[in-house]
Amino acid sequence: MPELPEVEVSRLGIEPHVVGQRITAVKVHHPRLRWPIPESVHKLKGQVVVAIERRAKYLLLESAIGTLILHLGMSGSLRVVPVATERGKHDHFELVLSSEQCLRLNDPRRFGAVLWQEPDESELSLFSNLGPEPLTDDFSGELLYQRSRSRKSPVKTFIMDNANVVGVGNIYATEALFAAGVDPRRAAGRISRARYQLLAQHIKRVLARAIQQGGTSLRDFTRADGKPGYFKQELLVYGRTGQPCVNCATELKTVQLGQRRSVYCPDCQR
DNA sequence: AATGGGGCCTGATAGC
DNA sequence: TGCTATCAGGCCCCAT
Repeated sequence: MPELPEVEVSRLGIEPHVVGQRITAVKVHHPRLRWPIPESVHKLKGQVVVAIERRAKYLLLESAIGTLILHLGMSGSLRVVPVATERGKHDHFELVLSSEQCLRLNDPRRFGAVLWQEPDESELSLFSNLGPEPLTDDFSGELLYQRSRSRKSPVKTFIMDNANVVGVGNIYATEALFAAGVDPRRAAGRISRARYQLLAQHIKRVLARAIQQGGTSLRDFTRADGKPGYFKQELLVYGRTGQPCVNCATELKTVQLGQRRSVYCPDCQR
């Protein structure tokens, strides 16, 4: 589910309910996510959440004594609900707040993660190889151009690699490549500077627009209040194999790149 | 160093 | 209706 926009929408959704609250209980219902949930997360009990940040697709709940790290994997979502609310089938982790509400992590496939970082701990290895945030000035077409020289993998695989730019998953990579008119199969190293500038621009635009629309809800994703995001209605190619291109009416095709399927217009994307 | 594939999981859907 | 196969938004790790 969650690519950068969905994670950011989650952050914005839970922030007003969680920041400033004291954690009155930490409940681990199913400790086996992508990695086992460490015992150290219980340190949060009694602490106040001072901020919620996002780095790539990780959410960082900061307290005076350390940071709780959340990742939503493929199927995770966060809800803020009254403590009395009955637990859902895949609610694996929760923080009970002094407001009598609680923050619950639901994740059917359990590809997500809950981790802990001490304040003085050196950066987690998870974060050490992350590229720039796409919505900041650290990310640019020039950077993509520089990093891609002599790379043979397809440009779609290249922009989905977190070392080059974070947060761009299958949906938004597919959409941005279409918007920029770039064939997803092309070797990353054989694309011009000008086209990377266009591509970077569209990556930024698509992500920002998706955040504005509350993210893309395919199956699992809902916002903190349980409502779906509306960006799905603006997807121009993702999930539309066999349908006509919105620009030229050519039939959209699918190709497998890496382990991911990619929809593209054979006419508009070159 | 770069690249490709496997694996972690459950659930929805398609096809028989 | 019920079975099986296929696919799904992420990302680490290993072999080549």
